[in-house]
Amino acid sequence: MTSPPPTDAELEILRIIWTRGPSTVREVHERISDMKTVGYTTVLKQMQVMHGKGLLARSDRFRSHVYEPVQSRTQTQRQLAASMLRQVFDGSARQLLQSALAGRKVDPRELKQIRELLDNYERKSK
Amino acid sequence: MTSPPPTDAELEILRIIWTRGPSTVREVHERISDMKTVGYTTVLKQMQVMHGKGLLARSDRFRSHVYEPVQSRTQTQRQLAASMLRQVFDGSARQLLQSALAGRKVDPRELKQIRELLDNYERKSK
DNA sequence: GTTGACATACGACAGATGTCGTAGTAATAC
DNA sequence: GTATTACTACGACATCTGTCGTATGTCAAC
Repeated sequence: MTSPPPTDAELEILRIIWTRGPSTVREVHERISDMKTVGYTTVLKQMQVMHGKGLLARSDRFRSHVYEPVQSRTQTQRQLAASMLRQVFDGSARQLLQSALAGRKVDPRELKQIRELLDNYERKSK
Repeated sequence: MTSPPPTDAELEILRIIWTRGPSTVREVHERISDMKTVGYTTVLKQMQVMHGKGLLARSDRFRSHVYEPVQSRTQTQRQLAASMLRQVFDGSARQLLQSALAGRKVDPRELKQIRELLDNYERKSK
């Protein structure tokens, strides 16, 4: 029932739609063009493929198709995090976090947020 | 200078070598065979490709080649965590952890370990 | 109603991935 | 030394990814 994991290029497109909301190919292409040079039809085709895979739904009620994710951003994030947890970190969330924090200066506010997250978990599991 | 990110099949092989230490193709194949059915030459070829990519080093001083990772497990973990953090979680370690913990019963001991990890970070950044 | 501008559909192609068969080479065991 | 076994090398193939060109459709404006 779940969609296949998105590829890297597909993630780039998803990220844009996550922040913009439902978007046309043109809109996505414009955003991507800010980053790198890529043909319009390349993005078009990618989004068509994503539609075929069940990653994107589309409405053709308008002149241009409007695409939006089938799964929520949160669902996709969980799916990818779970997969990486299993494949790379042997199920250890601590190791995953440690690797994510390694080698960058960490914002103290973010640490605080993480603590609050843990508080919630402990309260819930009480 | 860093190796390309390993594919899924390559990660499966890396995981085995991470736990076993330097290994021959046969040894890796045996481990994988516990999980699923796959030809010996498939694993052989995959490890040869990994060697070509710079993911595995090999010593042919013995009858059978012995393979070991070029990058340490920790390096690879950081590389992959950083990439996912950027591509999927917009740089937010909190969201990453939240997604990793979601939908599974969390061992209180693991929570404690994570807290200690945070303690270390706060002490260091004092 | 012809011309542009803008959309989609689709075929093609190079490179990577995962899978395996076959061929050849080296040690081992009679 | 010949047969068996255990390796490696390598070619082949289907599928997927990322990239694009070309064809075709449609709407608006003249």
